[in-house]
Amino acid sequence: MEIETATQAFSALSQGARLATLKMLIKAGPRGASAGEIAEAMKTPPPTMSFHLKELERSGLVHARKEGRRVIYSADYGGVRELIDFLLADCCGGDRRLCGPYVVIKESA
Amino acid sequence: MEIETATQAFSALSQGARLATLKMLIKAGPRGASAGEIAEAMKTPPPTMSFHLKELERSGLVHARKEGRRVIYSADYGGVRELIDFLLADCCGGDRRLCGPYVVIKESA
DNA sequence: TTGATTATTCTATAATTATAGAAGTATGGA
DNA sequence: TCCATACTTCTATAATTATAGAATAATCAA
Repeated sequence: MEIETATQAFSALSQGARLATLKMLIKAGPRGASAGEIAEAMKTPPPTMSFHLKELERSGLVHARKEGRRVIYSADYGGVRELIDFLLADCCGGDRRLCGPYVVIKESA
Repeated sequence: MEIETATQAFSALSQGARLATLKMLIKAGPRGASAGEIAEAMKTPPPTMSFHLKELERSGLVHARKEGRRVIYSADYGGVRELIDFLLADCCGGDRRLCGPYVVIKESA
């Protein structure tokens, strides 16, 4: 993962509403939630939430799909995992003081 | 980890110079590096670097100690690990789609 | 003590990000 | 075709963050 991609993702998570949104969407699973549901859950006006959702999407952490007249957002598991991988591998370089409690099982290619 | 602590840490990592600094300090190990060495390595003027280092320290990702007239910064392994834990546990809730490739070995209490 | 070194704080300015009302764009139903 | 719904984009403003020179503080060495 490029360092610029990583900073962009961290930037997306540096805001309470966005971090809470990602958490909510991970809990929601692949079914996701509509922009309106999210805005209501976050007690945030639609235009503000739309801004935040776009930020999360731009960072590759969530995915948007259109269903009728609503836009359904769901967590982008690949993107989130890439970020975790970046922290554990690229950034921390597999340092045992950091990765010690985690065992990385390489998936068969 | 409080959500506010997490957003603060993500904010610290949302800036290229700071993310690169943390990476450098993790590589450097417990010996760390002085503010001047870091500023030079990052090709950043001392006041700007000082600002960034303070930000990293405030977020609990690095630690500062004074040695003579220089200030030595080193990675705060505990802080970094807490952030990784937050992503894997608090945020992702141990979701297998995210944590799948990692096995968390609980340390004996 | 004087001067050089190392780093931080002060300050001002530039740049970016957040907020949310108003306006605009689909979509679906009566 | 109209109207309501569901969002997004436009726009303006507020708030925060980044940058770096100038000034200041602390340490060491001659």
